[in-house]
Amino acid sequence: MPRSSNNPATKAASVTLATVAQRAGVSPQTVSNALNSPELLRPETLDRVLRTIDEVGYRPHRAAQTLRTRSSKLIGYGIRPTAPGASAPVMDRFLHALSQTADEAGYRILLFASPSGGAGLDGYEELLDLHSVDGFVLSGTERGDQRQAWLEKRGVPFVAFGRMWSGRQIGDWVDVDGASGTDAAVEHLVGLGHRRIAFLGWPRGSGVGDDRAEGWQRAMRRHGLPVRGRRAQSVDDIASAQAAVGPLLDAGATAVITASDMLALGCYHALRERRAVPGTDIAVVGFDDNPMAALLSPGLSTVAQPLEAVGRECVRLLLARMSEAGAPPERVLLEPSLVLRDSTSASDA
Amino acid sequence: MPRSSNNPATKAASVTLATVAQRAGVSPQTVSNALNSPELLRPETLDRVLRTIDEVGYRPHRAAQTLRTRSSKLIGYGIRPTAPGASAPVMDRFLHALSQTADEAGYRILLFASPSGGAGLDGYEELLDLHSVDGFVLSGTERGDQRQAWLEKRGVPFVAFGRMWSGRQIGDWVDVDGASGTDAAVEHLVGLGHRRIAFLGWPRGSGVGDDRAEGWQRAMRRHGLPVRGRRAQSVDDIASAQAAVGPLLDAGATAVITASDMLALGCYHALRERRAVPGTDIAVVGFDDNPMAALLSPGLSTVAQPLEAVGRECVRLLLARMSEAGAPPERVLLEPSLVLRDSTSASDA
DNA sequence: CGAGTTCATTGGAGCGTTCCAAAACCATTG
DNA sequence: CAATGGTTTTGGAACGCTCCAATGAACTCG
Repeated sequence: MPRSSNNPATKAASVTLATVAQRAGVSPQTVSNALNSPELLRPETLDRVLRTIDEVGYRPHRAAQTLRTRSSKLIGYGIRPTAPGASAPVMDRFLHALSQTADEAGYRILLFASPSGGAGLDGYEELLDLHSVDGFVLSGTERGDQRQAWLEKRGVPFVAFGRMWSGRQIGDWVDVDGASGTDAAVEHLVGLGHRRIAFLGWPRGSGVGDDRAEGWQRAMRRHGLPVRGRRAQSVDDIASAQAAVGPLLDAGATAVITASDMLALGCYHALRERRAVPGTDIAVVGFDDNPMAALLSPGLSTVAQPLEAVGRECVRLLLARMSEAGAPPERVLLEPSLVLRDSTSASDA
Repeated sequence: MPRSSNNPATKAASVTLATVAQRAGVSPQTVSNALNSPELLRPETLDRVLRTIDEVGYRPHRAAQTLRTRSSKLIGYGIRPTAPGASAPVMDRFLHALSQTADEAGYRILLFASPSGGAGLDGYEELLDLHSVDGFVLSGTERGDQRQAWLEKRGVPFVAFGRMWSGRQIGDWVDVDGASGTDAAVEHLVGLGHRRIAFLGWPRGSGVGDDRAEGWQRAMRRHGLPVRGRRAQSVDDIASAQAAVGPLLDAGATAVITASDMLALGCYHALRERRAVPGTDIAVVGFDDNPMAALLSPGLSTVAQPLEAVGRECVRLLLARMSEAGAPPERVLLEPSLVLRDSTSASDA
């Protein structure tokens, strides 16, 4: 039976429960039940009511529902100015995935502008009071992030994209296992015969960056490969990466794994500068699968985050938390995937 | 006088108008007036009520306001998967600016996932019915976009980031004058002494791409410079751009203006391939100011869109439209700015 | 000094929904 | 056939706010 009609027929000023009720010859309450507790109605009545709903194109008015039930079916998300190191394409895809999954579960994402600094808790409070959002999704968690503790204290459901990098673990989160990504990159390179595999990371101290370094290190150790002199760091900037990777190349590295595609691009430049070809002479692996990575030549092999899955899991955990506040926290660590392109292919030329 | 308190004092279960009214010794209606029509109150009363509001940390409940006033103070925005050609960083910054300006005007952005295809009008209808959004912001307008006509027909206020590229002009829009950007790029290059200035664009037919080409062409004509044989096209992909720019270089171009930073990156590769240095040997100008542009070496000169201003104007036009539905449509074309980096500096080495 | 006028404040209703408790219906049964 | 118990339906109130019309207070003027 068709539940959503395409010809909203008369669709006059406003179709309310009462409209439907009258037309179907039942009470407004019954119409409400037809939608919220269909098992209460006699099948025959249910059918008639649903048909009428369809005919007149009735849609429940969310504001009224919110007022009555104290639940807005809204999820708050504080959008921050793109932080250095956090790539816009990643956030963009995440937000789309999040919005999509939320939609499918009958929820919507309500944006608010959040200052870049960790602070800006006011925004969260305001959304809570004014719009009675049912929960929040955080992203870009940092060391010393105060948001989780603040939300927990108020008993507000939330889920973070990004684990807690410091202090006591609070609440649910979904994250991508960066260490596993760089580990896999090492594995792949070792399989190709590389032994002198270097890592170009961000300055120590950022949770995300250290995690990615960690995977490289453990995989190297596992294979009995030395890491000393094979690691360098740079801010997320091409020129600076280009400079930082120099010593690694001088030390004879045959492959470089980086903490971001930007850093990888810096390696490309350094290689070109030395008349070397990425992929053919030196293998390079980036991180994040920036759209640019596919477009480079040779294409940049990189570690891709499963952002659709992250979005999906965020919604799933949040819904679970909202339905059972006391449940033990759930933490999901998703596997990134290694996208292989020409920057890691042993040239056959 | 402090209007927003930081210590919400008792902030019990829920603070309503009635709570405040009782505590201030006035009627609920008076409290409402204090916020919505303060000029109706005696200054003395107003003061007392506002103070009480502050003390108890009262915040009006939006759902109740929405229900009563039929205005949600919500602006809908259909977020699409990043389209090819449209850069994620651009959309990201735009969305942030939009959200911020909306916040300041007391509005919020409500996201919904919209399919990439032009269709997906259902999403708009649903947001309208369910959440009674007050208006929409569109972005990524294309040739033959149906959204504007659809919204106009229903009398729903909207504003588009992106002009109408085909058909009758409908509604308000804000856009960036791409032609003016490439025109300015030509001007700058001519000032540096360049005469053989080429353009690498996208395949004809996309509104945005053709617009950017147009500016180059008209500036060239204005300076009496030939355009024949100085134009090539490529999809937004580095390798393909690299190939497409070849003939232009062969034909002796000393500078290349491109429709996007990706295409410019393709030029960089082509130049490296020929042992030429961007900036020193051949000038390159990109478009969009992708974060990557600043990080390249040499830094890529590029045309930057004033996204904060776009966001601000979108909100301004939308608010105007909402307050006066019948006003003549307003269309704002903003000037992009040329960001100069080393890819256009006559080398002094 | 009472009637008219303006200004400030209030009471009641209603927005569309769901909660709660009570009512109607229907078939069994003692 | 009245009483019982279960299923299905209903009426009224309430969520928090703002609209509207009406009241009360203060002030002006013949």
